[in-house]
Amino acid sequence: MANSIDYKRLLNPAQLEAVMTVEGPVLVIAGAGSGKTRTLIYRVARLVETGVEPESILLLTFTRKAAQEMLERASSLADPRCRFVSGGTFHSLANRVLRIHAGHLGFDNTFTILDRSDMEEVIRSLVPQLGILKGALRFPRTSTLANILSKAANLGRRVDDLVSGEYTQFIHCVSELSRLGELYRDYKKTHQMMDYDDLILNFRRLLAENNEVRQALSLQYRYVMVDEYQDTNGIQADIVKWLAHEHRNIMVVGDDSQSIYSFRGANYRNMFDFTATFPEARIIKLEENYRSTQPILTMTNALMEQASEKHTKCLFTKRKDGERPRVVDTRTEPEQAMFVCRYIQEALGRGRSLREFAVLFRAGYHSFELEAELTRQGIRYVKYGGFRFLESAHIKDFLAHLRVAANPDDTLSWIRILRLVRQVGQGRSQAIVKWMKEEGVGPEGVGRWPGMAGKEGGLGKLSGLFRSISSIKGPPRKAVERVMEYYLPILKEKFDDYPRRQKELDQLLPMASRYRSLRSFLDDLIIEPPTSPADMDREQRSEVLTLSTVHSAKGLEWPVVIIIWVAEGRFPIPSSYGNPSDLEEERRLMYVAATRARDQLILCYPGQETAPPWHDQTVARGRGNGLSSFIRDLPSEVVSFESAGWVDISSGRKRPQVRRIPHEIKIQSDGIALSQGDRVTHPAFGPGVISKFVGDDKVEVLFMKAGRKLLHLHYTSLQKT
DNA sequence: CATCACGCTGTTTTT
DNA sequence: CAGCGTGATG
Repeated sequence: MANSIDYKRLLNPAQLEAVMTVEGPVLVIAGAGSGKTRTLIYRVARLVETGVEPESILLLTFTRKAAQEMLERASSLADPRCRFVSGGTFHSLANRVLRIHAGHLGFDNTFTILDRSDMEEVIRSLVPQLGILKGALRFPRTSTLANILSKAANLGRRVDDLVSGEYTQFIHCVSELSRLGELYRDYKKTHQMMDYDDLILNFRRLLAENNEVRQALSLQYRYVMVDEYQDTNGIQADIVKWLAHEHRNIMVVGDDSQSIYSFRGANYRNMFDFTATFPEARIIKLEENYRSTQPILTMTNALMEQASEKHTKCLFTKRKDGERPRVVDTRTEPEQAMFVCRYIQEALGRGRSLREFAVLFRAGYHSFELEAELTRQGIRYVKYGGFRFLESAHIKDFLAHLRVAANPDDTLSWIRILRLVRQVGQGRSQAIVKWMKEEGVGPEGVGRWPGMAGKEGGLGKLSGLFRSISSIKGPPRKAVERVMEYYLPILKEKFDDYPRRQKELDQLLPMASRYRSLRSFLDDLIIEPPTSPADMDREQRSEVLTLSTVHSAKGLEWPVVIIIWVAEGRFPIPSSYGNPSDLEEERRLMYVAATRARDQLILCYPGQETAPPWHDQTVARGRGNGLSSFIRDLPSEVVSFESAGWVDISSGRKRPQVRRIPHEIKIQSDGIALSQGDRVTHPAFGPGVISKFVGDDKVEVLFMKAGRKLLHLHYTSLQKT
């Protein structure tokens, strides 16, 4: 077995150096496509080969999937023992450690983890205590509040400090925001709760304050590797420092030009601070790119040339030939969608396969228009990013039952499941929770609540559910089945599009089967979300186009990448939306997107899409078409500029005028009446049924084929069938 | 009290 | 598009 791997043949000199340097601190600056993953894989293999126990190697990555895939590849390429290497995210490691040692910090080991929506729920419940006057200046919405508190935590800054520096639009309510921060902190403490940020913060505290724990961990993990280091924040950098404190066997790998997570406190300067913490660190640069053609790299290099803060490297490749990236003005958004579809169809006609394409964009909703067109043309796609599987209402409802079973003190989940019972809403759910706490009634006893005595028993059924669950010990599978039986009727009542949601819930069952306890199942669901239905689709069905946010496309690559941009004009943009460091990050985002492409890169934007009247025009011109402003500044040797919106490239014919985005449509009555229950057809989404009316001119339609509900469709876009 | 329809408003990205 | 508040109705 020994020395069966010919590293010299498999790796270039820089990669080889990274792989062979197994002792001491190492900083690897790895440009996009420079074989970073490959290097990590072979380094794991090398460590195992030299006799290091796989269990004493720790690989920290950005997602669980990334770690799994790397270790999987290491096992099959090199040594099967690589499968036993410990891998995961900072959050999962923190959770594992805190579940054992939380006592040192004054927590129970049974603490509850709050995911993002739980966090928002707590905040929502606390805001009334701030006593904000109605009609006062606008107060941030809940999700913004969560963003602010979370960012303050991640940066280790005070809320007031952060708000006066970066959220100047809310400067008028600084004191309320600070107060909210305190209330939130206290609430979590009394209810034994930790949010994502607390996991990290408490982990750091544990390492810093408790020598025993730190030494035990250092002993357990003798070799530590951290991927995507440019996306770690200061707290995580401290954790890395502590983990390596005893043995200093630490390798961090990252690319300062790909730092796109500053919204959660990430700072690419961590990469350079690493050498301050570990002065003896060896620095290795991977600059040869094995992914893209030279014209693509020439563009990305030129893009980064514009950056105000210079980055560390310049990529090159041996793949000299290839097309210049194309920058295409598609004029309007609908035409952009058509352009993308036509481009793909033509390539398919030339023998390309759908899975060779990805369409990338800034935010989840940017692809709506394109999704409609893809559906209309029957092009299959899966979408990454944007919505989260676990955050959809039905999954949250379902899991809330399990969470109560695991921890009857989980008030948030209690309120959620109580409100699903008929005749129980905000008032009664609060009352029931209060009553249970005061009377010391357990979950099985909810049905005895006197407030609804005499009525036939929704609460009684809930009691029954918990009675049947409480007798179950061990694996969560049975409990999941019981909850399914209980929840299914509620699901059908609550959601018109229940078949789709039921299908998603059904996927929880096989997942649950893999766990030994309900607690670990729930923890994993929150901290390391399982592959979403979209991921599964992607893996199972090969012939499918990928749509993805740039953030979710990290680390992936495709032969052809199409980047689309839409006018941001649908939303008013506050004055804060344009600070220089945001712009710098937008450029890096563009860089990440562009470097996903192997052979071809197409950037399109709707050049004539203008902002609606209420929109700040200056912002709109500079940023309205988003990343395109960086691209427009590139020299034409580097990119080819084209216009492709209104001329049909294949035939040269003029296209008919295309409808613009909804706020500009003139409504014309066509004399056909639509009513609830009518069968209709939409050009993009196919046949459906009108489920209700929303306003004078819009209806909510349930589309059978697409298996999803679309709200607020303009009735003129529907045809009665 | 619960539920529903309506109108207003709005940065985004994720562990 | 969705979350939130509001006011009417059951």
